[in-house]
Amino acid sequence: MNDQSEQWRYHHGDLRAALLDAAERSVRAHGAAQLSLRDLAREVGVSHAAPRRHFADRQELLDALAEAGFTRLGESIRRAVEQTGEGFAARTRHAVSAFAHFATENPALLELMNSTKHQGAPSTARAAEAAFEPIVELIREGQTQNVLEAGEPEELGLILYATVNGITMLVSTNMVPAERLDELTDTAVRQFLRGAAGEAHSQAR
Amino acid sequence: MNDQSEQWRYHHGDLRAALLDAAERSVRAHGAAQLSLRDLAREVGVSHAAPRRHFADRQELLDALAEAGFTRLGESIRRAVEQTGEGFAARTRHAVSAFAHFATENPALLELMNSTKHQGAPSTARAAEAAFEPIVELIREGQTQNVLEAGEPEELGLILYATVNGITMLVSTNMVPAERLDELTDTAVRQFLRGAAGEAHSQAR
DNA sequence: ACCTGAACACCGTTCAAGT
DNA sequence: ACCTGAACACCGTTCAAGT
Repeated sequence: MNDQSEQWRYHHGDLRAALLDAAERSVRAHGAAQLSLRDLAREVGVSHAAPRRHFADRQELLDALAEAGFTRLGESIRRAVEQTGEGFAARTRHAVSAFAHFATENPALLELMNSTKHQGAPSTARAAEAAFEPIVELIREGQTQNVLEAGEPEELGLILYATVNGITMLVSTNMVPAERLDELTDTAVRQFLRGAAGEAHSQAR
Repeated sequence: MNDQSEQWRYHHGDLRAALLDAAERSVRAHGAAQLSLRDLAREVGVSHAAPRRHFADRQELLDALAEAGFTRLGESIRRAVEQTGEGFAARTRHAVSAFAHFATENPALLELMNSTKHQGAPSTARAAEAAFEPIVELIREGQTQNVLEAGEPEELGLILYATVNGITMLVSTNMVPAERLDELTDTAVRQFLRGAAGEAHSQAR
């Protein structure tokens, strides 16, 4: 009993966090499809029925994992925007780069986040919205500076988000080698800024 | 024995096709994660070990399904391009629309096609390449007409492909309502054509 | 060549019972 | 409140055996 104390302290009162931690490693290593609740329980040192107290079923755990993923993604994007002060184009490039590298460094997690299944999980949907927020704010900034055309900032934000997400998928599915990630996102951002340019800039050409 | 003859005729010598057919319906209805080989065997009227003759394991069947999906997607895009003769912008809009609607009408299939797992399946990768071909040809056409800037057509094609794929994912994950699909792809195409415009057009503005 | 039936080692989920 | 252990109804995969 004494030599198990470390394991006990780890999940005592925090089995939920311990399970999420083990689940994240499992998803990273083998993908969400291979994740086994019984495996996680074993790894954490608890009976196979214990997770039930914290997650009603397998999907609920996957939803929680996706939610955490969106939260981290949003933080990563927000950090990138805040730490860049050299003008709108550079801020956009850094935000996109943060997104793209987070996605390609966590391909299985992003597959889970992009999965159809967590449609019904409201907290996951909220986390996804929150991750998207810094991008909308960035677009708004570009519109204020008249670098981007006027209009609904959400629309432009969605297109930028979709483009970057799509590019990372090309890499994660091996349709494109990882070495081309930066080249593709740079071209995409450059064209986005041109295609959505405000009057002042598109006339200055 | 006689009243089973229809079922027999259906898969006799073509169990593979019968399984793929049932699998496609199952994926469409419940997603690839829920697909069960034993279920398919039951539905087709064969023992649970019979599929083994045609698919080494579950993943091989999913790979074949993804491959068929890419083939149909490519055909759909190619048809859209060929049936439109009213200039490059319209051809691009139609190709993108065909892609977007195929994707949102078959969300579970696209999730499978975008899955990390079929990385190792060469025939699936070839089918994905083939589906991408009509888009590259379209870009080449735009460059020839100097509507698009010169350069590697594959690069522009990948960005367009990624953007549309990403937009359909926003819809399939319910981040955006399906009613906004056309609005988003139209805006995306318009901005793509502006952002990747050749000299002749960008100066004419 | 193609399929069957039993067997193996797993699953997720449920639930009475323990502390 | 939180966890256990047995039980249930499934899986995918393997393999000897049948035709």
